[in-house]
Amino acid sequence: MSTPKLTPTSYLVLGLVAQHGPATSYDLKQLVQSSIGYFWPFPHSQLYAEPSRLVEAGLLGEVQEPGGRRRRRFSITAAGRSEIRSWLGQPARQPSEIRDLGLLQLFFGALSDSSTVVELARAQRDAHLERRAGYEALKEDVAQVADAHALATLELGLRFEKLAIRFWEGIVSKPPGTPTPKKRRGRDPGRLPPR
Amino acid sequence: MSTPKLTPTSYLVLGLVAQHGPATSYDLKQLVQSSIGYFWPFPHSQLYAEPSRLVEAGLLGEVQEPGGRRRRRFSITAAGRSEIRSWLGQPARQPSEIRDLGLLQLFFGALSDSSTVVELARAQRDAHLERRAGYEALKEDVAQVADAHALATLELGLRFEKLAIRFWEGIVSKPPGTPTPKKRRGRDPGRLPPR
DNA sequence: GAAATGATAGTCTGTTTCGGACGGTCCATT
DNA sequence: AATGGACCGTCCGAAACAGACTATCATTTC
Repeated sequence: MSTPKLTPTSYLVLGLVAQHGPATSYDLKQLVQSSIGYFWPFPHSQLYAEPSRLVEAGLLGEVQEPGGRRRRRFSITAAGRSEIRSWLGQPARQPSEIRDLGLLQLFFGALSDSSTVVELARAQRDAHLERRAGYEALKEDVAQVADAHALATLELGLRFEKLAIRFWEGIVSKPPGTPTPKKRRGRDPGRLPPR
Repeated sequence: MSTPKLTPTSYLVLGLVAQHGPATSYDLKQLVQSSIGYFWPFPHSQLYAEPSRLVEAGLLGEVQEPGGRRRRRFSITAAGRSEIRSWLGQPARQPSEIRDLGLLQLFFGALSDSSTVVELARAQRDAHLERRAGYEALKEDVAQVADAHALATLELGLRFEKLAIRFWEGIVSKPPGTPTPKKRRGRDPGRLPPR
């Protein structure tokens, strides 16, 4: 029962089982894939490994079916429910992480030329457009079914995509390093941008 | 010279060395901490381990000082420069990841009561307010020094923080599960919200 | 009703990542 | 030259990770 520090994955599993009711690892995998997994990917191998640890810790119960696939179905225990509620009562301190390869590429934009950066920006913009469309479809689909909190997280995702689209669009139209077009009254006598 | 698949960390190191000039792992650590590391934390142990691999692959050169701390100073090779430029020319496909514990907690909001969710939202809002302030200070500080691309990434971070602040503020004022106050023309004769 | 097929479900393993403990080195002060 | 604190680097156990692999089940085909 001495709980050996729980990870985000632990709380994910605990929470899903608490919320959804008894579930197999495969169920968890499905649940994750269609919700939080959009922002924060949890590899399925973890969703098979983690419940074992939680059973060990007394936070989940386990019933294995005797034949066939020998599925293990996990359910929350009183200790488990108490653990997750306690966690929910202590707002996380860690700052958000945004892991975005495109952003990393932009960061090094000075190493390539401005046309490459524009190409990157277009590609990113398009990718985020697609993603936004996906989220919007999802939102329509599940608006009736999913619970309000899941919808709220989706809403953040959606807003992020919109932000990203605007951001990259901005890069397309004015790549970093381009001189800021100050509002000017007079005429600029044909000075070309450097580089 | 057969390049064994490079990771984001590889490109980070490659890019930093290419951009900044010859650098020790400690330098890299500092550079990361004051820029991209705000969104995407790279543990310092990686910044010591990764350059060795890149030297192995012929993408970095290495000069170790003989005495004292025996610092190893890494510099980009022609192959390294070519590698990173080629990477920059191929816009990343992977979608952004947003890893946010607060968001995970919100996702499970249904497991606690609405006052706990509001508490969470306030805490998150405040955390993001702090972060925004930090970014804004940073922006002022380095606007002259840093290159335009680094500034652009900072700008995205800043916009994200603003988004997050608005989002969590919204949760505070209307926690998920609260009935939507539809815009209505007529007068509602004193019906109280359910719950 | 056996075989083939494809979707479903779970296990396993070799790497890599991660966080942080630990131990040196250097510098300023006394 | 001793002390203390900042600077710098290595190391290690634990966890995360990707993905190959195996097994089960449902459906179609002959």
